[in-house]
Amino acid sequence: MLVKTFTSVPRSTRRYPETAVSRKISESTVRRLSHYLRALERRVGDSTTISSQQLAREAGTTAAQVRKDLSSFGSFGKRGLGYPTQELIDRIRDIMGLTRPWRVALLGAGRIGSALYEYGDFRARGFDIVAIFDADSEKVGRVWDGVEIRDPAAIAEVVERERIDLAVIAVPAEAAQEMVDAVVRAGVRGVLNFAPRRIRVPTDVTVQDVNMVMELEGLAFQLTDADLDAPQREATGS
Amino acid sequence: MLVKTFTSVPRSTRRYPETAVSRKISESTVRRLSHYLRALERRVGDSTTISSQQLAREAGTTAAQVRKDLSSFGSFGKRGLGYPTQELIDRIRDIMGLTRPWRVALLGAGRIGSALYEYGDFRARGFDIVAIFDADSEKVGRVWDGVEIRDPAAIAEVVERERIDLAVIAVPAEAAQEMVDAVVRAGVRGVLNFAPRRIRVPTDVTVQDVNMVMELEGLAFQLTDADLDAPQREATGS
DNA sequence: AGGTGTGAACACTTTCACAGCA
DNA sequence: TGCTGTGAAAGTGTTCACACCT
Repeated sequence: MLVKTFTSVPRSTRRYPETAVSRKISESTVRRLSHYLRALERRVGDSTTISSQQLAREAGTTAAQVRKDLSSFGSFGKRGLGYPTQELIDRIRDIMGLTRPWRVALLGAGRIGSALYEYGDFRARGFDIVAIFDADSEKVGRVWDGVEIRDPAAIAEVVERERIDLAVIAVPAEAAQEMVDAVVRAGVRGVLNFAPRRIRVPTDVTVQDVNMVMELEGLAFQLTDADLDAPQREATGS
Repeated sequence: MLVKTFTSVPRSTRRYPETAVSRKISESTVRRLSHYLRALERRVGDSTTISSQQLAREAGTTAAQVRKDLSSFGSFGKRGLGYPTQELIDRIRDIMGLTRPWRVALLGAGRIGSALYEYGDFRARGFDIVAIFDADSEKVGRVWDGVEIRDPAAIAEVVERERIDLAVIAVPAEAAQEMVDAVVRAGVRGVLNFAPRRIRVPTDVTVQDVNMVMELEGLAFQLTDADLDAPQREATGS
């Protein structure tokens, strides 16, 4: 059992009272775990172990950081050798809850929605879009690759029947809050929000925002008045 | 003139030697500035001033945070009243470099690329996609809304001619590094990367990653073993 | 009152450096 | 020797609390 603590802006916090392994995994660690996982998967087979040094290079961080991150959920690296690759993969998948597929509902079958739906990587990584909703009656009833687009009025029923875990919000900003309210009422506790609006949810629901304009603005800021020097840097965000 | 300091993972850092107002603006502050800007724009006209309290509520943070953020670039709020709305908008736009349009090249005219291109919000917010590249010879030569899809071989020439500031990478992971190398060689110093790969760039180039699978994995992590309690929370990420 | 600006306290996160195991 | 695991130090970001203006 693990403690999951997210910090910064308005982020989540959890406490696990009395449990065997009680530790903290910060949000930044979780993001890095995703990177580690992808780096490890790319090199599985190449070698049976991997050192913090190598993993750091492939994931874009430092060796000390890798060790700290991995030690936060109990250590099993072998001194002098490194970490057993496959075991590490399994362990990370386990920690992150990626050992079972997640059932996802897509809200909004417009440009972003359809791009997301066609973007095969979700499925490949265990996130199955098994329901689609759109308020446009022109679209309702169409079938995308076996999944019928439904009217948002059916959210309660479909979310329950399809045992939806997560919702992806790809509707216009004005409709986002309303759609989130509906899926949350229906029991969804994780939301990936593409609408450029902060969304309010009860404390037991997690919202993850993806805001592409904000990322571009971050770049604009960086490049503005960017004179002279510029020390270490490699990749930002993600 | 402002100091721009980005921390955490591998992030950028800048120093401005001798300037009038020499301060630091952290990455988290910049992200919040984007939120403030949107919140302010939504309510311009409603009222000539806005308090840190109100702005915090609309942007999803705390009043103290808002005051700290705004004070980091010189203060001009009026005690007892709040901040002058329009002036604050102008000031933030100025700080972030949003007073002029940014010229963007899109690399990859596939699913994600086309969704991004059609996604009007970029243009509306001052990011104009004025060049498109794709390695698929089937696509090269087609014209999207006035912009011709070019072969990546033309990157050097087009980036210079079109005075491209930023590149959006929407190609498959394997091709990402190569495309980034090409635009960086051509002079681009800001990259928004949608490919699920860490990209290496020289220290004077900024990369911002958008990785949707990673966001979903963050949700999966949050929801796994999410028992019992769950204190304050509202929105995550972004 | 109402609300800003800000040092000081607090809370994290990252980096260092080194003991200790294979 | 090589590399992990981890306290301790350094560095950042957030929250508090209050002086001070209008």
